[in-house]
Amino acid sequence: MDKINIKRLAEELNLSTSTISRALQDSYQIGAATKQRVLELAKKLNYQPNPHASSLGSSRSKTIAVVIPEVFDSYFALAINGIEAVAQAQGYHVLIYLTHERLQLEQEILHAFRSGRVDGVVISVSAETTSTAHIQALRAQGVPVVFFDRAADDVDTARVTTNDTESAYQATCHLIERRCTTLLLLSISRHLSIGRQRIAGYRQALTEHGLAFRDDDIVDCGQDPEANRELLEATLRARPGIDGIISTVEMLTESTYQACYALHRRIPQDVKVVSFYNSRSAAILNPSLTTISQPAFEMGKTAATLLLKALRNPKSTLVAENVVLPSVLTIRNSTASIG
Amino acid sequence: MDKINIKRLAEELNLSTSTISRALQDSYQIGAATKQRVLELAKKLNYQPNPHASSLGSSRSKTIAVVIPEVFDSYFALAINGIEAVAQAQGYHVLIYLTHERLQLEQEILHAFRSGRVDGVVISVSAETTSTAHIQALRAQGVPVVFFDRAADDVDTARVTTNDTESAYQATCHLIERRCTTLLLLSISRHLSIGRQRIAGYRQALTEHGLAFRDDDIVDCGQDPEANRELLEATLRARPGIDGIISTVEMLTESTYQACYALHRRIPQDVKVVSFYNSRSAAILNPSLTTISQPAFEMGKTAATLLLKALRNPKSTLVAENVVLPSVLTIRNSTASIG
DNA sequence: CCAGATTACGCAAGCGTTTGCGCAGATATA
DNA sequence: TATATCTGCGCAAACGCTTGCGTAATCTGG
Repeated sequence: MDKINIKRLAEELNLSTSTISRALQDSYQIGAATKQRVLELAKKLNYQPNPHASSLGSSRSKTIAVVIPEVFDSYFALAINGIEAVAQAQGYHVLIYLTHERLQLEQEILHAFRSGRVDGVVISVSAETTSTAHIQALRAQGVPVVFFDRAADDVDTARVTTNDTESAYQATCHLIERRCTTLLLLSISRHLSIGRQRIAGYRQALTEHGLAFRDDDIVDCGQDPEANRELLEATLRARPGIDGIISTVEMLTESTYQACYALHRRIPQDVKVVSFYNSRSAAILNPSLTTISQPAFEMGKTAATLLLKALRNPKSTLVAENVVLPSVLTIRNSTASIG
Repeated sequence: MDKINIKRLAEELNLSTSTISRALQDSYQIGAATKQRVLELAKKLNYQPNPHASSLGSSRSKTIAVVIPEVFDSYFALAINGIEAVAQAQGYHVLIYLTHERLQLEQEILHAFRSGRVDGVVISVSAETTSTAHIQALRAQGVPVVFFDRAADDVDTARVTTNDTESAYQATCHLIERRCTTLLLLSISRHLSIGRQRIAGYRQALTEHGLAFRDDDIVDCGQDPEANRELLEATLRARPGIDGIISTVEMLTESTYQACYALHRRIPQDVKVVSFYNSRSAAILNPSLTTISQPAFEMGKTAATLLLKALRNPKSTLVAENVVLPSVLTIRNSTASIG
C-alpha cells in the first residue's frame, strides 16, 4: 500500500504525470477517453491530491481567511455560516482568525498572510483598528480583501455592510415616537465607520425631532460585560432622566438589562431599550427585546461570493463597490408604550 | 523587488539554503552568530516563509481542522474560541468545517483530510453520526482525532466531554425537588452518546425518586426552531400534566419558551424549565433560565491542547483518555418554587 | 600531541503538483 | 499533394522548503 500520488496513477496507466494532472483538472488538452480512465483509476485507488503540492505548484491555495474580532456575538457566528457555505460549495477552505478586538493581533495575522497561505481575506476589523497600513500592504501583495460589517473607510475595496445610519436613525425615531426624550447610545468604538454611522443616524434623528445631541449621551463601552454593567449602572444612577437606550452591539444587551434590573428601572416603563441583536433569543428576553437585526448570514455569503468571484478572475481588481443589505427593526416589548 | 525566499537570503549571506532553513527553525546545528545574521536579514527583508512549500517538504501543515455541526449554539462559538486560542499560541492555523448535522457532509469533509491538508482534527460529531468508519479511516491514515462534547463511543481516541449523565441527573433532581412530577426531556439525538447519557441521567433521577420513566416523555426534536415549537406545542397541549421540561440543547430553549407562551403555560408556575445553555443571556430571559452550562471554552482549549501535544510527539498514539470537565447548574427563576 | 568527539555548515535529493513548450499524428485547407 | 491547423500527450523545469548525510574545522581529554 504505497503512497498513491499522481506519479503512481501515471505509471499505472502508462501516461505522464502531466497528463494525469491535466486530466484531473478537466483540461481541454486531454481527450475524453483518457480523462475517463484517469478519473476511474483515481476513484478506484482513492486518490487524494496533495493540497500543499498543488498550492506550491499553482501558487493558489484554495483557501480564504476569515478575520473577525470575536465569535460570541450571534452576528459573527451567523456570518461565518454564510461564508463557509459559499466557500464549501466552491471547493474553498476557510481559516478562522480571531483578533479579540486588538489591532496588534490583526496586524500580525494579516502580515502572515503575505506568505500566500490564503488566496483572499474576508475581514471585519477590530474595534481598535484606526491605522490600515496592514490592510493596504496585504492588498499591495495582491491578496484581495473584502470587508463585511466593519469596514475601514480608507481602503477602497469591496465591502458588504448594512444600512447602519438608517437603522440607528429608525431605532432612534422609534424611541422618540414612544415618547423618550433622553437617549443614551452605547458604543464600542467611535472611530469604526460602523460606530460613527450609527452615531450619525442617532444624531440625525435627534436633531430632526428637535432634541439636543449631547456628547456624553454616548457611552463608550469595552469588552468586559461586568465592567460595562457597572459603567451603565453608574451612568443611569447619575442621570435619572434617561428614558431610552440604544445598544449598538448584541453583547451590550445583557449588561443593559442587568443594570436596569439592579437599579429597578423598569423596561419599558422607565427606560426603553432597543439593541442591534441577531439571536433568536430576542423574543424570549425579559422583556422581549426590540431589535435591529442585521442580515448576518446573507452578509457573510455576499462577502465570500464577492471574494471568490474576484479570485476566479486572476486579473480582476476588486472594485470599491459597497453592497448594502438592509437591517430590520423588529418592535417588541422593550419599547412598548405605556398605558 | 524580487520574490524573497530562502534562496535569496542564502545568496545575500553567502550561506546555503539549508543553513538558512535550519537557522529559521532555530536548529541546534547552527551557530548562534549565524542564526543572528539570518534572523536579522529575514526581518529586514520582511521574509515570509511559504507555508505550502514547508508543508510539502516537511509533510506537516501546522494546521488543524475543527469540524462542528453548527456555530449558532453559544457552545460551539465558545469552543472555537478555546481551540483558536491554543492553536494561535502554538503557531497553528484553524480550518473550520460545518457539517450542518449531516453525516454525509461529515464523511466527505473527513475523507478529504486524508490528503494531508491538516495535521489533526478536533471534532464534535453530527446528530446523524452513527457509523464511524470515516473517522476510523482517517485515524488509520495517521491523522489524530480528538472529540469534544459529542464523541463517538466506538472510536478509542482522546475525548473531552462534560459530565452529561450527572448534569442531567442533577437537573432532573432539581426539578423533582421543586415538586415536578411529569418531566419532558427534549433531545436532538438518541444515538449520540451525549444524548444517551443525558437521557440516562434523567432516567436515573426519575427512578431514584420513584417516578416512572416513559419513553414518550422524550421528545425528539429537529433542527428547525419553528417545527420544534410546533412539536412542543402539540406535546404540551396533548399532555396537560407536564410540569417540567429539560432541554438538552441551547437551541431548544427558544422553542420551549415560545410554546409555553403560546399555550399560556406560565413558567415556572405551570411548567418549570431547565436547559443546557451557555449564553450570558440566560439571566435576562423571561423568566431567567435555570441552566446547565458547560465549560465550553475550556473544553475547546483542552481538546486542542491534547491534539497539539500529540502532534508534537510524532510517534505518540492518542490514548483513549477521557477528560471530563464539569458543567454547572445555575438555578434561576425558570425553576423557582411557587409561593 | 593525537584519536575521537563535537560543532557548524553545505550538498543534493526529495516533497507532489503545475505548466510552458515541444512534437508527433490526424484532420482540414487550398 | 503540400501546407497549415488541430488534438492529445510527454518532457522537464519550476514552486520553496526540508532533511539525511557528509565533511571540514575546532575542541576535548589522556
